[in-house]
Amino acid sequence: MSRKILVTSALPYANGSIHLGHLVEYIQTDIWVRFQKMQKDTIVYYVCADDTHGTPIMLRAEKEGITPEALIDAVHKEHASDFKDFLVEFDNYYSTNSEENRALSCEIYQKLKVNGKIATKTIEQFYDPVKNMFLPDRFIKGECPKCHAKDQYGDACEVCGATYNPTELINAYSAVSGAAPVRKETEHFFFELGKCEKFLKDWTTGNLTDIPPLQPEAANKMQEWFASGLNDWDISRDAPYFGFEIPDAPGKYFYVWLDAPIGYMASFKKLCEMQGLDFDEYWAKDSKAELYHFIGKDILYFHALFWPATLEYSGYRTPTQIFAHGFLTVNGEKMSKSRGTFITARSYLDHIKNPEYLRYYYAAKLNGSMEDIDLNLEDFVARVNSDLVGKYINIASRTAGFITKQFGGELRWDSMKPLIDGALAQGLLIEESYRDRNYSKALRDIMEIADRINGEIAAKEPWNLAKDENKKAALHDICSAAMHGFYVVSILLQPVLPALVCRVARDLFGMKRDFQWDDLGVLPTSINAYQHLITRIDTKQIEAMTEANKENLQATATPQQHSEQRHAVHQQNEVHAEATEAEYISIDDFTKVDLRIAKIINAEHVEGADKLLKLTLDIGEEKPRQVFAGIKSAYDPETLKGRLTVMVANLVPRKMKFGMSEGMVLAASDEQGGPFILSPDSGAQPGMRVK
RNA sequence: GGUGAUGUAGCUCAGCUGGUUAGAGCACAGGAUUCAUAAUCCUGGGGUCGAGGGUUCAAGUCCCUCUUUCACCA
Repeated sequence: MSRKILVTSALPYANGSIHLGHLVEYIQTDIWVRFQKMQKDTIVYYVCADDTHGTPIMLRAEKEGITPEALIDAVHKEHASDFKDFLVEFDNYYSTNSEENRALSCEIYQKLKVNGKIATKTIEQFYDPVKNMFLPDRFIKGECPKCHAKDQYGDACEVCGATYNPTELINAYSAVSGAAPVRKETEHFFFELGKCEKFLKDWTTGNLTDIPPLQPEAANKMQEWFASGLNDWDISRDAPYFGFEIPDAPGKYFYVWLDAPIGYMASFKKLCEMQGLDFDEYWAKDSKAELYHFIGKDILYFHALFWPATLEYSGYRTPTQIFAHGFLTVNGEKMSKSRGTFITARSYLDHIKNPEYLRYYYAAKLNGSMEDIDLNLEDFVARVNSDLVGKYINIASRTAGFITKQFGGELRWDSMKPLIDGALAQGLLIEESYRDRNYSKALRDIMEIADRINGEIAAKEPWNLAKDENKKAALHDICSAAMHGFYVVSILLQPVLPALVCRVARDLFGMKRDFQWDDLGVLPTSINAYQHLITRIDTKQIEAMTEANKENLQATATPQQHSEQRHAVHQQNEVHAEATEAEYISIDDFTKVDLRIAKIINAEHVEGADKLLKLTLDIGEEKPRQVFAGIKSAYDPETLKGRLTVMVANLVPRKMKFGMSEGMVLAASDEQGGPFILSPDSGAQPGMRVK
């Protein structure tokens, strides 16, 4: 009986282009799927879809003067071609805005309701009286209640890092219309996650299954979430909303995150219709098929809590395993538009052309954990050129010529068994690494084989053997052995480099199909003439690519960008980190900092603190401020009393172990020494503004 | 601030349940070679394994404190 496997990648949001960060996941998944498809008696389907619903899509379509359907249709085409060109081979790439998804979402919701997992609550939300719509947190802006920075989002302040409810914003306004939002009551539906706690604890800890469904780090994370308590999950939104209307609840729509993962099922359902497969065999409660979800670590909460609970209480099977991966950094930092490292899939293809370089590099970095991986562009060039061109392809390039010219393309084997045994043993070792998604280990081991073959060639010196008619047999042997090595390495690399290896299989080894894993147990008997397969990356291509992406920024710098919300695959779409990267700040930024002359009216040691002094500062206010300053190492409290210095007066008060600190005293320091506090020139008075 | 992870040669990374002088690839230096759209082979230099304590006959590997970077939570 064969294994049946269904694999998914997270659904990219239909609001933006695919970039190199997204591709980590799709390439990781695709490699795994291709590896599984090479195994005999294994049936594998890989499905995905665009995640198409929600307020951001609705508003963006409106802004562009098109219907949401037209928008998501255009984005779907773009995404599909990006994936295709990166050799990410879905069995179906669908859309969450499909009839299959509507039907499944409604059905699942109704089952959850029957199972007593849906509650109705009246909540108060901000409402845009001009647009006549409720506003998600991200669409409300205003002044931060803590640090009074202007134009902050409704959920968190990017200046001081505070988080709060939108209701706490000062002078809040709608990012859609600019109108002052009003608070309005509305009825929402909630999925009562708290009622699923026991099941979820059992499930996440692996008590219900043979294989733990989560990676160890992910399981740890679960413990944190359980410890802090499971909140009910708000699954409805009010009209106008682009999504599915909830049955028997006119004007209420499913929150996009409810129907997004159901999109996995819907995409597969569509595939079933197209290929005559049995949907229930994969999704029914008693399914024997395996179900794997590849996701980014940012959406673990949805996939490890909401999703299994949704499935469990609507009568479906739960996932076999969830594979979370880390984020992508470029040159060790978050992707950045100003550095030109926020690179879209298309831009990569335009400049570097060959998607398999990136596939190889990602594979060389991926290890199956949730750690972030770094795309170091210099390393990328060095690694790809050296491994793929210098080691792997070079094997064929340096020996195939002898076989064709001197031996009519025929390979020759004295003893076949050791070669086959060796290949199968390598296969077993590397199989395990692929299975565990430890591609970096797989590639290390594969490249070791390539190194060994190159060493053997050097030792036998075929170019010298070729000069001596009496050594023809030896020449034939070493070149055949090298070609066999190339054959083995090619098979092992096929999941990572499908297009390149496809040409190797067909053009060089004359096969009528791609390799299967079992081909390791077979010896090729002849080859066709070697044709050049791959060229090196030129560093100039990389430079051109980063330059082009920098220019991109200028063109699109101003609007948009901010309407994004946390989403299915939103990983590192957080472009707002940009603000901190700018080399210059505006005068407005500076004036946000309220610096005041302060008179130190008291200074004392703090019991139990090794670095802090407690200062009492007069800045002309009724009550003096209490500030803890980390200057104990350099100052005796007694010498500070009566001195004038400078403090930040509008810093968020922070509760410290020893009490509230209501500001911050400025001091200079580096590795050489310090801290040294500042002193104003004579004449300055407590409370004067420093500007 | 809390929690979890992370910090190993210039770069990218391996180092399993603690055990001989800490490894690989790339880069670098020297040599060899010329079959290969400068590719290959050999040799070598280079690390106080983030810092400081501790446990142990023995710690990169365990414990504590601090610190870097990242994420999540509040």
